[in-house]
Amino acid sequence: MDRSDPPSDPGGRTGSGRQSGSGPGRPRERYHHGDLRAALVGAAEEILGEKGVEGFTLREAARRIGVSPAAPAHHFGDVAGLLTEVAILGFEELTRRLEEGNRRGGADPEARLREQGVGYVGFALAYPARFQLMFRNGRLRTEDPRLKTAGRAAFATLESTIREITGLGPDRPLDAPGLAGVLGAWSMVHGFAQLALEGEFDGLAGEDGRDAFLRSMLPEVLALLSVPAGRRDPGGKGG
Amino acid sequence: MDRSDPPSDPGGRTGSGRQSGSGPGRPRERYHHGDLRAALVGAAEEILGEKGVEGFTLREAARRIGVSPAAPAHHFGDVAGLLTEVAILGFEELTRRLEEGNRRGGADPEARLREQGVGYVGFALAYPARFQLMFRNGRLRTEDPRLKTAGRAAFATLESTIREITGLGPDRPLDAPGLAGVLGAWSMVHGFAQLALEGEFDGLAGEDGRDAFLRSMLPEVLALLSVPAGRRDPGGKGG
DNA sequence: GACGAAACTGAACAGCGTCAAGATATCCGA
DNA sequence: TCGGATATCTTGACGCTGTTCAGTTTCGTC
Repeated sequence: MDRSDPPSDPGGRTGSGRQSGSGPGRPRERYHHGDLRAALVGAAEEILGEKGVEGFTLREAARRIGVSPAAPAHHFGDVAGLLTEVAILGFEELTRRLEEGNRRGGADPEARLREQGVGYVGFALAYPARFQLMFRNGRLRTEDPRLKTAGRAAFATLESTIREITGLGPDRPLDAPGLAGVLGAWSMVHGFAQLALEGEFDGLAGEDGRDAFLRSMLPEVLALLSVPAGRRDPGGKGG
Repeated sequence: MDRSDPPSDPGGRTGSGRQSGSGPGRPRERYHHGDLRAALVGAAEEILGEKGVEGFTLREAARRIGVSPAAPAHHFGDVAGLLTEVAILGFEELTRRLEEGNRRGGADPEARLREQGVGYVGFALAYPARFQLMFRNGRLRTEDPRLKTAGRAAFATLESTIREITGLGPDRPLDAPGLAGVLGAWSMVHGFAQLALEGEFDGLAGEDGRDAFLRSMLPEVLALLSVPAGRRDPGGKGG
């Protein structure tokens, strides 16, 4: 049902305008696609959404755009190159959601941290395969500088909030408690997202459906994380 | 360099004893392997250890034992069948480590929970690919009853400790706080393990090496998890 | 309008998982 | 001790995959 159009071209081919690709999925009309790079990324995201990370193939991405299986190599080198591009976009979206959570959290840094957690898991549930891809380094070019930058940006959003909570300034290097705070918060939300996406919580959900269960459970889980506050409140709890 | 022996058999073939396979890696000498099933599992674990989950192929497993690529099908059906077997053994080992941590923790249930976390991450670091395989349901037969049982056993170990901490009996159904406790603890250790294995913490490690960093960081991270204790100690901390 | 560069094709290759049919060993009853 | 039933493994093939390479088509620019 996907093979809608045979390669024959019934008089199309305008040849003047640059109305090249109007979204992935439509077979090609011209020899030069016009924006194959973007179209491939779109097709990849589409396939990931339908079939998951394991189900993605480079050839199918090319097929959906109506392009030869060798075409992607010119833009991405190999399959890892294309997937890395998708992962970069994913990290950018993730960072956006974290910052959004940061705003939602208001003045209290601990509330901001929790809302970042909601943003993190929200992203994972909204784009499951993309999220899993982002942390499946076996299929990515981990040395890609853009990927590194995008990943670090997400990390930095979390880190700055931890710095506020622990009373560490924005400049001093992360000390052990600060590091533990970042790693702990990250681990918790990441593990929650990962386990949820793999269906490990499925047996526990009630009648309201999986997503309702997860969204109701998440705040309770996040509440278990207690990053010790720095000495803004003299005489506060010490340990 | 693996094709050490051509199919010709220079007078071997004892024919009486059952000294079949002495570990994976040695090419086959007889038409019937003797214990192909176990040998395949061994080879699979070997390959997983060397090349990770993405690098595993069924044909290579067969090749290492000196058996045709179609042979595994008779014992496991398909590749997911073999990997499921490996995952089952992984869950059993994981459960063992959790119970071991439980013993290490002594009388205090919170200490037992922490030690289970150490066991969980310890298993992941000891068998990285096996651990990742166990939670990569795209490559497993998730409906396999033995896999389900093995997974539930690990979960149950964690759950019983949470029941103790929250003061819930061993029989009553998990209430919301208990559920949050299980999910939170699981999420945290799982996320930590997963992120560590994917190398996401690599930039943060000091000079002592990755493993030393992780093992020193883990207790600090686990300390951030505070599952509210049930009312065993009247007047105790409320939150 | 010609020409260099960029984009894309077509055919090929080795490797993959899996299937059907045939070969071989083991088991078990006569 | 033999012989057939049965479990085990092989052979050969299929369609799929990612990738390479030589060739074709188009674009951009003189």
